[in-house]
Amino acid sequence: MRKILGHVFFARPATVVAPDLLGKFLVRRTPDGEAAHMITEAEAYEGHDDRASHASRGRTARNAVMFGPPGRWYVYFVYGMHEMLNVVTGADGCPSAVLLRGVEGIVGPGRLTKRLGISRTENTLPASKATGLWIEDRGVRIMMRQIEKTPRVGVAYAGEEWAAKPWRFVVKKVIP
DNA sequence: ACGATGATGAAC
DNA sequence: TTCATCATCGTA
Repeated sequence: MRKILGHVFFARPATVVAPDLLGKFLVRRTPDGEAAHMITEAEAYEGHDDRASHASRGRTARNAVMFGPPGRWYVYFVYGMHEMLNVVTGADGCPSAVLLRGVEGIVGPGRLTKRLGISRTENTLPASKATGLWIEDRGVRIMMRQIEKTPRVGVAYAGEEWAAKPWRFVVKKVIP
């Protein structure tokens, strides 16, 4: 079972898409070949009300893709050295996105993009096979009870209410 | 605990 | 045009 995720999957609220992305595979194709990585950690950033979201301060050159159709990549540069990979979610015009924070064997959003060779070059491109970066359902099912929900990382500036939202989703470690 | 390192956005 | 800040990471 191998299905490339498209518009229908991403055209839902970020808080719904984020946990649903756990167990899906981020697939990267480069001249060196193709590699699939199971997503293990994701964070939701909702529309303009979410003070932790880049979209909360309105549309700018950087976040413009968030205001467009779902299923496109939003890649931005932060702290002078890290590229962050997000996928745009929700209806066209409703700015929201999911930050991919980790895959199997790679923990941390900055490490993820570095290891897969992802940069702002991918910003605004659709998540599809044609762009060399897409997401597949390969039949792995993650139960709700396997998902840990925590507040998002590094968003204290957003204020108590928004910083506390349990919108970070992580696949729990399986105890052997 | 802290410095790296540069784009971003808001203030001036 | 300046300046504080930043959805982080590696080294200590």
